[in-house]
Amino acid sequence: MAKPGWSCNSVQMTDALLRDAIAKALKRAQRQGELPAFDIPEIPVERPKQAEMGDWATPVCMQLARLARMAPIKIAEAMVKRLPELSFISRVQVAPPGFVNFALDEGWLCRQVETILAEGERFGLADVGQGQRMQVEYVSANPTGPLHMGSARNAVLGDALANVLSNAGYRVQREYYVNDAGSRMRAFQETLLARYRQALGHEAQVPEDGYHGPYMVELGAELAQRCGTSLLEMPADQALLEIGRLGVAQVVDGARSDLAAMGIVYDLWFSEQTLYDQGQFEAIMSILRQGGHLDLHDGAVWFKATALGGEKDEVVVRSDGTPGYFASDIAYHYNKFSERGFDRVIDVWGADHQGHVPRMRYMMQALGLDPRRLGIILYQLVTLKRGGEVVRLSKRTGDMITLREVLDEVGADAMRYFLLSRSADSQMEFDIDLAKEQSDENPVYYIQYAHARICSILRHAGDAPHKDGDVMLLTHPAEQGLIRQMLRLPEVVRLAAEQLAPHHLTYYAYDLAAAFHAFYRDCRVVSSEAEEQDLTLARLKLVDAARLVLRRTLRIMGMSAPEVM
RNA sequence: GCCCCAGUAGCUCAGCGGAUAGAGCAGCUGCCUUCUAAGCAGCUGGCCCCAGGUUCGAUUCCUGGCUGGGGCGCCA
Repeated sequence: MAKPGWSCNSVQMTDALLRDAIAKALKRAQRQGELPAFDIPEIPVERPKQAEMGDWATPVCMQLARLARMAPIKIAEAMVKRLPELSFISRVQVAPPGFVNFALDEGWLCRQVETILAEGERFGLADVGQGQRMQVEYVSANPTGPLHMGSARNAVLGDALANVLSNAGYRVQREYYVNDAGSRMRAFQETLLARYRQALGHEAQVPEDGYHGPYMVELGAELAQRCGTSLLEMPADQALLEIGRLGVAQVVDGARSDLAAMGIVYDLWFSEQTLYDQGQFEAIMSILRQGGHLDLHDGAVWFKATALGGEKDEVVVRSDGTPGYFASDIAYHYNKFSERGFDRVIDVWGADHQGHVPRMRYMMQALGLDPRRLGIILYQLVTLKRGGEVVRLSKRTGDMITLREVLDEVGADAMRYFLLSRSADSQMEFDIDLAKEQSDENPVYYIQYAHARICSILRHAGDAPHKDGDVMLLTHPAEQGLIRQMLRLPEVVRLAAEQLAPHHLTYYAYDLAAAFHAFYRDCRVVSSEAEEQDLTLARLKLVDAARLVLRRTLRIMGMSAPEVM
């Protein structure tokens, strides 16, 4: 049984109840000999394209035609005759070539306004996760400089997904993996030490594979100011570690504040270095060694992925004795699953990491973990444009656009909506100039404007006692259309959670706003006519519920719900 | 060469094997004396990349092409 906090409301169960009813009706028809014997399949229920067709439809009779050796229409008629009474359905129709269409009952729809208000902030919860513990790890950019725009899509996807999952019945932890170990870190330390020395007037050379952007010059100067010459007096190795520690702390603080400006706050910032400091890397190596998954040749330690079906083996420890990126990730994921006990883990990576996916799956297998517990969202890279020209993104040459820079220009809400509104599988173009210029025409304002309009109506109505409103008066097509859209939220949350695809929310939010704007056009809410006072109260109640649903939707996307625009 | 993702309206993109394929932007036409015109209504715009296959039914699934992006490091 689901926990009370995640219990299904009546709203989202209509399709499930419908499936049951259809299966029951088919069985009855079989028992009474009107349909031949066959196994009842999973009943598909979908939303018809045309509004006149109703709210739900099933094409199941077409699928059954072959099994039953009957015309789909005949099957449909036999099924419909035996359909149990359903309180939320008022009309059932058979349509060629064999669809059965269902329309929701008007009165039932009206009553859902009460249901939504009663559920309050819990409206929209779906029960996919059943309380499972899930971790979402996202962004996790190397702490070698400010976050650039390449990480923005990662941030938006990961954060919205975490929101979706926690609304879908998972207990979610948000985590940022700080890559403060490894060869890139070494290059960072060397670059920073050189810039620090230069700031103090000493000769120093930034290494070839170091970070050549102006950011490191600033950071070096800042640390020179803060630490004086103290680091010059240390042995080189010690100075590198020390300046690296200070530099990473600074960079991580920057990332934390940039992400916070987008409304993203993590539960944990996990340091890669701790995997080595606390012996977890050693432990995992011995587990793999005992499992016979390691091999030693060419001076390096290899993970035998080919033994598990992989195309090639993978280096874990390089011939110079230093562990690679994969080594850390093995220890890190072992830590996630076995030590911290997450039921499922989602990693959000750019498509340039796709080669890393298969070896992570083999690693799970080697550790005796079900690979399905690790979900990897690979998103296609964003092409950044400015003034119609493609902007190159490279942290090492320093030719880059920071996340903060774009965030300050377009705002957190527009940034989130833009980057969220496409499926992770699709490449997308982000034209900075366009995002700025178009900001007034941006769909994000269309959606937020609906919320602001609602708030304006409620302000205008003052303290009218709309708690007493009679929802059964909400029979206008625009009212019913708005209620229908409001009821979709739990369904959309469930879909987004199952597919790990938060972009569905952006389309839903737009549809919901459109339904409200249409209602606003057709239905005057606050009336001064005495005989319309009851309708006014009923509509205020509807509007109040619409505000709740719109606010919930915006919040799940990580966007604000302004009361005034 | 092999692997991953995409190809749908002028542009950017939705579309859970089903009915007459959608939205935003761009273009054109109307609508503000009462709750916000950042809104509403309408028009224009499509060999769903191509060729086969599976299916009662394919934009959706499979195979093979073509085009674009990404990967195939003892980088991450």
